[in-house]
Amino acid sequence: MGVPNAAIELDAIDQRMLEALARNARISLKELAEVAGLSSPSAAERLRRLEERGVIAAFTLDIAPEAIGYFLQAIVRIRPLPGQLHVVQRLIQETPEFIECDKVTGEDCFIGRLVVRSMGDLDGILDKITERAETNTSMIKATPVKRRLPPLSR
Amino acid sequence: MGVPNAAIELDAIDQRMLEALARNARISLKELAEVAGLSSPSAAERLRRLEERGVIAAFTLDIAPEAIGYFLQAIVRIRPLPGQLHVVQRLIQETPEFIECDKVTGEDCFIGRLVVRSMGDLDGILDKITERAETNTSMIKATPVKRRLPPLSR
DNA sequence: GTTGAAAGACTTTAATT
DNA sequence: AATTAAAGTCTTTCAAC
Repeated sequence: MGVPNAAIELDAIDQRMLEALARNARISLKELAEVAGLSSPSAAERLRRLEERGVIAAFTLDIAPEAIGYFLQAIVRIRPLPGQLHVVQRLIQETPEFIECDKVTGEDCFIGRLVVRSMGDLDGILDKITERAETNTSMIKATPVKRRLPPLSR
Repeated sequence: MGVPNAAIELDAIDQRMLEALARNARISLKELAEVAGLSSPSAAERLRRLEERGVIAAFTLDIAPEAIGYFLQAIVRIRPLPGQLHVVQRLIQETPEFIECDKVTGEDCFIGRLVVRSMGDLDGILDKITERAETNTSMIKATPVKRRLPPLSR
C-alpha cells in the first residue's frame, strides 16, 4: 500500500537528479543526464525507478497567485464546534481559495492556506466557516522559506 | 519588479494548459497541445507567454517525504523573543527540515512546516528555536487539501 | 545497472493565413 | 494568434557488457 514502511536510500546521483528537477521539472532527459553524469537512457531509467519507488510524488506547477489577481494570502487555524468536524472539513475542501489544508494535533484541528483577491473576499469565506468553527487568521507578509526539498541524505 | 500590479486574464485554453501542467509538469508539448485543442507550436507559444507574463512561477517536483524516511510533519508557530527576530529567521532558513515558512501578522511571527524522521529529531530542532522564541507545534495527522491551484477564473 | 547506436517521436523554425 | 511542413533535437529501444 503506497510507500513501503522503510526509508529508501538515495545515492548522490539520485540527489542531483531530484535537485535539478525541483529547480525545473521540465528539463530534458539529456540535461538531466548531464547533471547526473550519466547517459540519457540511464537517466531515464533512474527517473522511472524514482517514480516507481514512490520518491517522486508528482511533477507539478507553481503559479504566482498575485499574477492572476490573488494579492493576499492567509493562514487560517480552524477549530470546529462540537459535532461540526466533518461539515467544516467538507466546507474547506469545497472552497477553492483554500489551496492547502492540514489536519493537526493540538487545539486547532485544521490549518489551511488560502489565497484571495481582497479582504472582502476573505471576510466572506471566513464568515461561512465561523458559523461552524472558531477561526484565527494570520495574513502572510513574506515567505522567508519558499517550498523546498527536505534533506536528501542523513 | 516581477509581476505587474494588475491581474492577468486567463482564457479557457490557458486554464486547461495550467491544469494539465499542475497534474503533470513533464507532459509533452504534443499532449499539452491536445489538451488545449491547439497545434504544438501554438501550445509552445502559449506556454512561453504564460512564463513570460509571470503566471507560471516554476515547474517543480513534489517528493513523498515518507518515502525517504520523513515519517512526521509538523506546523510550528514561532514568536521570537524581543530582539531575536532576525536571528530566529536565519535559524529557520538554515534548518533544512523547514521546507516552508511564512512571516505573518498576528501574535505569531512565523509559521513554518517541517519534516522529521523522529520525535527526537523534532525535539532537537525545537530546542534550538526555543532558546530565542516561543513556539507552538502541531503534528500533521492528515492533509484534507493537497496543494492545488487557486481558481483560475472569477 | 550502464552504455552506444539507431529508429522513432517530439520540438522548433519559418513561411503563410 | 494560429496553422502546416520540414529541419533539428531529444527520447526510447535494443544489443552488448
